Amino acid sequence: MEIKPTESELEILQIIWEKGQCSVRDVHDILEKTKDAGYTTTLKLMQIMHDKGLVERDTTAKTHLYKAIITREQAQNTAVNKILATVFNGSSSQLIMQVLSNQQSSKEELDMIKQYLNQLENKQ
Amino acid sequence: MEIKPTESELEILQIIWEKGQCSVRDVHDILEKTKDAGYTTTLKLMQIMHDKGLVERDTTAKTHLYKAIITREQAQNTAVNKILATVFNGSSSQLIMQVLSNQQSSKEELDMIKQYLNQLENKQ
DNA sequence: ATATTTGTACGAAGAAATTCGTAATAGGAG
DNA sequence: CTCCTATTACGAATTTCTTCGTACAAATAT
Repeated sequence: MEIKPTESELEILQIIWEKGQCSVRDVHDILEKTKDAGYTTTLKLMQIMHDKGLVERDTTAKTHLYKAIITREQAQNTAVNKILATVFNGSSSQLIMQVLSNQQSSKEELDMIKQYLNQLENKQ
Repeated sequence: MEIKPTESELEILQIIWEKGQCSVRDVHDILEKTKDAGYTTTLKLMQIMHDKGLVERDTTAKTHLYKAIITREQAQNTAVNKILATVFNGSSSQLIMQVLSNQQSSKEELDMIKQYLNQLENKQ
């Protein structure tokens, strides 16, 4: 079974992950800040996401509440694998160095990563 | 100006980057190994990519030769930024750790990354 | 020189994703 | 109870991406 949220679906999932549980209104209010779309567009998208099994919803009250079914980790995994395959030729170290060179990370972040690397090496 | 190759366009770019310069036939022969699509489909895609300015071509000979205009680095950049925004909430260290945990990298790769990290820390 | 193969051009069908308008309904305010 | 607003449902238009068939031109083989 494939999990492949579209671009817009990911924007919405992002918000749902953040808040844990959302009405369409919640999502739309946040979405509107960065994007220009009507309320029913957001509604429709979330209904489609429900049909696809990306989210579940509680329809007890008039205002339905949506929760994510797929986890952020799953989506991250899919996304990483995709770009590894399509633009990084499968090389994860290249991907990592790209990220490091492009975003300037704080010393703390770099240390955290180094620590993680050491852990990995010890395991081997 | 936005550079945003589609999924199929990236598959083709991947091949062109690899070989430097390609005829439609070159690309299609490689594509065919992993994908099931007709020759004219590949042709059309490459023509569209030309219209979009993703590739340039030499039409001197009957068989046209295509070269990439956008670099692999640009595409990598765009791709990384996109997933940082859509699934990693902007956290590049999280992205890196995801990659590290999912692919098992060789000791050599890990060392290379560590070295790179040290370089970065020294620069700061 | 003619037939065959190999290539480009391009319109259009098909599929997937996005957007929106309209209708129906539920719940709250007066 | 009646009106107003917020919400869902849903069909349909639009847009973008993908796929392919057909026509025609160039090169090659017989």
